[in-house]
Amino acid sequence: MRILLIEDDTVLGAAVRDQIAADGQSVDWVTRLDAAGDAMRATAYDLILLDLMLPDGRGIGFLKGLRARGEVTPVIILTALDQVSDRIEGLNAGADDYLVKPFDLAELSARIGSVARRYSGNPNPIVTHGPLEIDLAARSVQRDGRTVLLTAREWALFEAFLARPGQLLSKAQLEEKLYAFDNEVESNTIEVHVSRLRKKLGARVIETERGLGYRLGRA
Amino acid sequence: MRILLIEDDTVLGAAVRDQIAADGQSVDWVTRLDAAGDAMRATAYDLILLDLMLPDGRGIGFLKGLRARGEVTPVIILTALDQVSDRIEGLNAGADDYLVKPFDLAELSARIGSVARRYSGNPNPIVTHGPLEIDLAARSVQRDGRTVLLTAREWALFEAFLARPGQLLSKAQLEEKLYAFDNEVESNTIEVHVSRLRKKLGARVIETERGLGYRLGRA
DNA sequence: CCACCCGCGTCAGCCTGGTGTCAGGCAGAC
DNA sequence: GTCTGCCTGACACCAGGCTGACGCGGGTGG
Repeated sequence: MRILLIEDDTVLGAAVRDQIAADGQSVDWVTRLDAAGDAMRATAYDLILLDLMLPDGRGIGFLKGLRARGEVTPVIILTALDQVSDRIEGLNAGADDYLVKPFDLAELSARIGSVARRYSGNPNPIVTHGPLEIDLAARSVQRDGRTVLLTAREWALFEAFLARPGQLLSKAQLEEKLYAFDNEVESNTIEVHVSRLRKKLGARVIETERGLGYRLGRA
Repeated sequence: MRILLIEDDTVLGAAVRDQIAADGQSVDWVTRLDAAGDAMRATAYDLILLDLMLPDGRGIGFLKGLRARGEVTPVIILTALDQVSDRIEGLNAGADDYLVKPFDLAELSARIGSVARRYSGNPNPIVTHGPLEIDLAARSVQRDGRTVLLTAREWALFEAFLARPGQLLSKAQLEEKLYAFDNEVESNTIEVHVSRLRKKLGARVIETERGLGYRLGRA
């Protein structure tokens, strides 16, 4: 996903850029509206992060201009706390979301994910479960906006839970699901994989029902 | 649908509660944030109605805390007309909607319906028995809407009663059901488990028939 | 062809919570 | 009252679950 960051504060800008990069997205960072215009002519962005106070004009006008030209690229506004009217005006002008400075970078990731999902061409269906966002088709899981890499076994196990959310699954059922007929297994493998899944996805994702089995926890 | 109402104004709170009840939903009403936290730990709510000014803190912080923990339960904020910045901050903190006081109760119903519709899934068949809602497939029991956790033995016992509602079951029969053949038991185990079940599900669920046994009480 | 890494199954030791047992108290039957 | 059966708080034990560690094996890169 290509993101255009328009922000003149160098400290904040760098932080945002690094955060997005860490999330595995690519960012172009400009500090002026005219540079933003140039960048947009050169590249089709999937998302724009827009500061409202910039050296060469107010972001609101820029946003209005975009929308007037029929540009639908989602825009998230970055504003200072006291600019209440700006935020309202921003939403009216066609922004998709806003973040109040100072904001948590994890929250930024989440918003980006959420806005992007709403607009991406034909998105894979995403299942969200608490802090997790699961793309079944792509076999990928995000936790707090960060991609978590699951191994084959871990994914198979997780999938079994997702297929029946909230339902109790015995270890026997799970083994059956993971080891079709052939190579049986005779140890606490399931326990171990559950443990590894919890480590990656968070302890609360899978609940233990003593003597009965496991279940996907409530979101 | 289970709704948690967090509102310290007793007049408004009662009105909202009655309105929701009239819509056929169930409500838990608390007046403080710490009580809200307790309630949420005990029950999985489908929707939260949150007042922003409360005796033990501001609702915004509470909401932010929820979202930070990855809690996705939809939240509708209730605010006074003049607290514009609160509303914005609320949406920013992850609220799904807001209502300005004083609001029309019919509008409240409408908003609840709309938010609920967005989040509804497809649940398992539920057996209700008095204040209890039993999801046999998921092995879960709700009492007055609160999820009750049963241990393996407790569930087995309860299941025995559910299989023959209203029928008298002697302790011998129950023991047989709980301890297949092997490891017999020679104390008042059944009595103890019945006692534990009553504690969790309510005293009236299981009736004692002196000298004969137990039976599932009338709803 | 070797060196390395990574996924996975196995094991062992620790820890937790469910369970059986008991004792003292309560309540119903007569 | 007395007797009997039931209730329930307390407690200790241990099956069951958790998890760090290890080694095998297959895959990858040099």
